Amino acid sequence: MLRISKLTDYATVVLGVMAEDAAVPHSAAQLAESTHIALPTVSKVLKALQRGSLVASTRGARGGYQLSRPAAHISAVDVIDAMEGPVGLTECTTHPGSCDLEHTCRSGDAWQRVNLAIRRALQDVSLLELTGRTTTGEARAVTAGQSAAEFAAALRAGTLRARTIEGGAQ
Amino acid sequence: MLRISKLTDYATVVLGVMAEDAAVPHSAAQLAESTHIALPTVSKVLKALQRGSLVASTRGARGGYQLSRPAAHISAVDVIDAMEGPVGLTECTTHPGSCDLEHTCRSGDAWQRVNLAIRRALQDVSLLELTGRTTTGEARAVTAGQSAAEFAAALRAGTLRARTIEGGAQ
DNA sequence: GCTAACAGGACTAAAATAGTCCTGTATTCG
DNA sequence: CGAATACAGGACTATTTTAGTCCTGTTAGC
Repeated sequence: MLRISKLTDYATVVLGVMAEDAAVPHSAAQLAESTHIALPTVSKVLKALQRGSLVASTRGARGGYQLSRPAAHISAVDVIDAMEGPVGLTECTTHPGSCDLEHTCRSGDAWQRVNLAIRRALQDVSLLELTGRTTTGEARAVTAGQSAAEFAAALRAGTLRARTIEGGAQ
Repeated sequence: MLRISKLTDYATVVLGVMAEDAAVPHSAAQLAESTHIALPTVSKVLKALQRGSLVASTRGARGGYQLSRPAAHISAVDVIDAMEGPVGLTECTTHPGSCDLEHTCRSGDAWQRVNLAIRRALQDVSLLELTGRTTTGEARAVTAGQSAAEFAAALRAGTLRARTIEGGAQ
């Protein structure tokens, strides 16, 4: 259920490498090499990230890409938005009127709420946590106090109980 | 970002109609008519729901489909699991080893946690709320005390603030 | 035994995603 | 200045997923 695209996944990997030393610009070619993702693909990912203002680019020789802000301040939702656009859970959320079942269905409301809940969950996971360079504890300390505290707490409490996510079959 | 499939959306509509009078069996043809979804498609949806044990079927003349339990006890996550299978946010979650970046990436953990958080959000929305036959308040009363209370509270608090989900472009 | 209805799966078509490539522009450095 | 390095943007192709249809078989009622 609810997959993120492969490119989004690549994006987190690429961003992770950039985060390792955020001071210097990384060329697409370098990043391709260290991530083992094909250059054209890395290139595409970086362009999307730049459009989403997650990375800054400098052209010309010795140019490349850099994180536009510290990894701790980039959340999963930022990455997803940059890569996939702010598409909603249902078609109706993005294109009202496009659905000829609108009078029958009326689901919109609840889906919107679910959508919001999901965004919040994603907002509370920073790039730092996503790339696994720090423990959850460290990352938490870094981001502490800057967003949706109670929700985050609930999220994390759930985490500790750590039951498996997948059901099994398929 | 993170769309549910059209068929899943249909499923909620179909289930909604069935919930209206849960006592009698509804044939696929009837459901197709009242939902304005093509019969073969409704049929496909119903088969998936039956495999997921959300509806029970009876064959033969006067047969049809019925909810296998009260609408209040069917959650969004149940519907999604039935329709799309328990696919994870990333490929890695479902098919470990299929990713040749495994040594580089190490994102698995955080994505899993996010995945869990999303499941919980989805678990707290019942079919009743999804189909909009009741107000949120009513639905809440019906489902009260049966699942993840604090998380639900946070979710609902968020709802009331009702900011838009979509960013804008694309 | 005829008819209504589901079961299962094969198949086609359409759309979204992934991946590649080409042409252009900015920047550095010799 | 000119060559080399890099990004920018978009066109294009191929692959995979998703949606949708149809056919053949089975079960139940009249």
